[in-house]
Amino acid sequence: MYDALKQTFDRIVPLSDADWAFALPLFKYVEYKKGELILREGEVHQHSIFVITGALRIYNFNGNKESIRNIFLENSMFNESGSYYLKKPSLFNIDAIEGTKAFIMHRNDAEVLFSRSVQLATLGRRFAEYALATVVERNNELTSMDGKARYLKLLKEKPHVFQRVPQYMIASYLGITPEALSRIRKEIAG
Amino acid sequence: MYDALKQTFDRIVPLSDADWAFALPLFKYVEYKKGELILREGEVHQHSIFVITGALRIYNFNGNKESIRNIFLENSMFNESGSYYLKKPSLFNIDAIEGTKAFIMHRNDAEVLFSRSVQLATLGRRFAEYALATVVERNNELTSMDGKARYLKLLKEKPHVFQRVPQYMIASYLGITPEALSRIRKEIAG
DNA sequence: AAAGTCTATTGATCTACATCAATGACTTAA
DNA sequence: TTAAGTCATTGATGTAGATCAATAGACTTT
Repeated sequence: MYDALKQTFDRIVPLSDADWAFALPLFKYVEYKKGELILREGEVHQHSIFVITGALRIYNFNGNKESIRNIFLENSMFNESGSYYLKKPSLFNIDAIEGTKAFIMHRNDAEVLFSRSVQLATLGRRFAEYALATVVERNNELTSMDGKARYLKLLKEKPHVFQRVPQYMIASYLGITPEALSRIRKEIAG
Repeated sequence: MYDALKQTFDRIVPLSDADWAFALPLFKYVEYKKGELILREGEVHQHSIFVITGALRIYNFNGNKESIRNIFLENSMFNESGSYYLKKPSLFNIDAIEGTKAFIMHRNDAEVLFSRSVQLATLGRRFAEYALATVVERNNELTSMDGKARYLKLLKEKPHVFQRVPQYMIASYLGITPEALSRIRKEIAG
């Protein structure tokens, strides 16, 4: 049950058996139904989420339109950083695109965990560093590439997403409307 | 000489005298002339930079136009995250908007430092977490607010930047052209 | 003070993409 | 089998902001 979690973590920082024995009980196994709301805008996000199987998304509303900031499939770990780390009200909602199995860890437990050893502290640091690098890159894409280029990049780098997620959500993730994405696809196809 | 650095760090995680004694020699004092290039696109960024006084910017080119991603004034610590943490070629340039005094620390020294104690590891983690939260918020601004709203937010939250940085750089930071910013200002002024 | 270089402003035009509206294909419910 | 949703597509139109071009003030350099 913990295999995927262990593999993902060990790829970042190998942990001792003692550290693992300490860490595992701090995770709570949860299941989310398709469409289930996990975090509501305005709440403080208290848990990091590790997706075992399924798909979650984080999004907010521009006016009455959903704007999807990110999509997380299996073996990814995330939280609403601004809220989770700074204890501020969340700017985003999180819900389940598919039925999802996950481990979650409360922020307080994570702090205890990351204070236990240098290895564990480094694990926590690596997570934040990796997430930071990822967000900066995505930021750069959104500001320096047009819709078509962003679509092609996603198609190249994460083609599997297209099998799992409806097109209007992909459009939203790309920062364009479903109509615009449809036209981009038409243009490329022929 | 180390006062500003110590104060900034202690605000995040208080360190023991022993940890400070270990940390301080790892910083190197440097000065940058106005306009001096500190990191060139394509290089791997090897140092975190703590700005003592002055102003640095990180930017890249869209076509032949500079696009400023961030501006760092005194008492801020940063690096080109994607390059520094993942050892990839930098997508950005860094240079000095003003004559600048700074401490820099090589990535390898930072790794040694953050492996020395749980306190120091936590300091490293907090830096990444804080930077992450900041980048996500900025990302949200750039995608959910229009130019005028972004201008007003900057004016409200960092008015001092307007005393230090020319308007065309602020426009670039806001993700719009100098012409567009000029029109926004005219509209607001009445 | 003259000359050259930046910077901000203003006007005219252009464009990627949004918005609004209609249609057809698929899916689910009764 | 029909009815009611979803979802992707296509067309017509609107708009924030880009681009191009010109001007004028402010700073340097000599």
